[in-house]
Amino acid sequence: MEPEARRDQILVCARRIFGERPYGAVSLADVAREAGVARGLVGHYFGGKRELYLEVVREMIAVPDSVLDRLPKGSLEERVSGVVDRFLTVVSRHRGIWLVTVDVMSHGHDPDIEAVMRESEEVTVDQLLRALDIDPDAEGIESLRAMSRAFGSMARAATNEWLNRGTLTRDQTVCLLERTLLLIVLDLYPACRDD
Amino acid sequence: MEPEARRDQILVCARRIFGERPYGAVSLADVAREAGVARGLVGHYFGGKRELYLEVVREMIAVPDSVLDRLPKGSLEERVSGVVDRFLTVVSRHRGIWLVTVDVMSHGHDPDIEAVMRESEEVTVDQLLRALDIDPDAEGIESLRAMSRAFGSMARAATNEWLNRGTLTRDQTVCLLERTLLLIVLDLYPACRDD
DNA sequence: GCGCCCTATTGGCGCCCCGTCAAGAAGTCT
DNA sequence: AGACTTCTTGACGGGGCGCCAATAGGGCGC
Repeated sequence: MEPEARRDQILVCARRIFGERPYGAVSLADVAREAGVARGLVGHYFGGKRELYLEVVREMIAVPDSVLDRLPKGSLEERVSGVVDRFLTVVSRHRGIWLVTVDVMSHGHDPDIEAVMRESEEVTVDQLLRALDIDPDAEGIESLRAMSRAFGSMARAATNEWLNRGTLTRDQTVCLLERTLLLIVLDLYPACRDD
Repeated sequence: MEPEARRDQILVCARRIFGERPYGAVSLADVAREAGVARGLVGHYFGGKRELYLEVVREMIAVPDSVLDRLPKGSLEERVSGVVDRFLTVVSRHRGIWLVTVDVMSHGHDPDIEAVMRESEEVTVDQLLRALDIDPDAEGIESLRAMSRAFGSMARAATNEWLNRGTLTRDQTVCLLERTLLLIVLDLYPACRDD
């Protein structure tokens, strides 16, 4: 079998298993058995359990570009509404993935995990700013980016409340996210620029 | 040495070590050596590595009641302002602790960890509702609690931006949290009650 | 067609770590 | 003092990970 295909095959199995139980409860033997290969082969392709896990995480937290496709280009309010709606639709379609995303926050001070999360966070913020048509080099943009990251954290938590706990309806989630995002962009961000 | 003191001694060492590096990189031998006892004794007092960790987490995420003490009892705006300010003050004073709190989110689908986090989350929401003088049995309170949990997530992220990354000033953090909390309590919560 | 080489693949070795446990030390009560 | 309880220790067995030498298997030159 071609190396590429084998690598993918192992990765697919690893993603499923890491999604089912916590890191410590997963053994490379499990992944190898599932993929129908020897234990050592996993090490050959990925280097170790840790690296395999990083690869899985990297794949899971990647936000598909489809979140940005064909977004309405009207007023800021319409763009905010569009991006929130699109976000929730995409997430609910891949709900399994985002479950894990939240879990992944873990792993203590692990610098590698943190780096992967940071990187994905930056990409997400970039996408958000582009969707809202905000100049990424404007003055005080760092504050807006920081607030957007905090907003992202809230968006994940709210989505969790909606999809996994059923404590919010979709409409309530939409409303919470839209209003908060508007608050940040229209009120808080301009205030920051005046500092 | 008295059992109580010994237990505390081990717990103190465990807290320090678990705070320095991720769960997987901590061995009971480390903790035992640090505490000057045999490895088996840790198991005797706590049952196992996992239980020891849970105990550490439980202690770390406990929000001191002082967050609620002597809060202003004026208008809703004043109470919101008071609770946000108090929150940030307390957190900045114990910054080491909350660092870990964020990290701890991890550990995949671990049900025990999740239970501990959930419990602490509920306590925090209870404190918040009491501080804002909101009837905990009012209609639609579950939606408010859900939004408060999402807000809590944002509060942690924003505090992280302020204290650990320096991307927000304290004033900006205060502003973000106050306005968002007001939005939830004044606008979104009443809208939920009309469902 | 045959042998060669390079790469994928395997299974075992050594190490570390955890949970358990029986034995020893220390303190207390009668 | 003796016995009982509790604290404490060090060792045993099991399991998982990283490493590595040995094997297989397919493409390439001859």
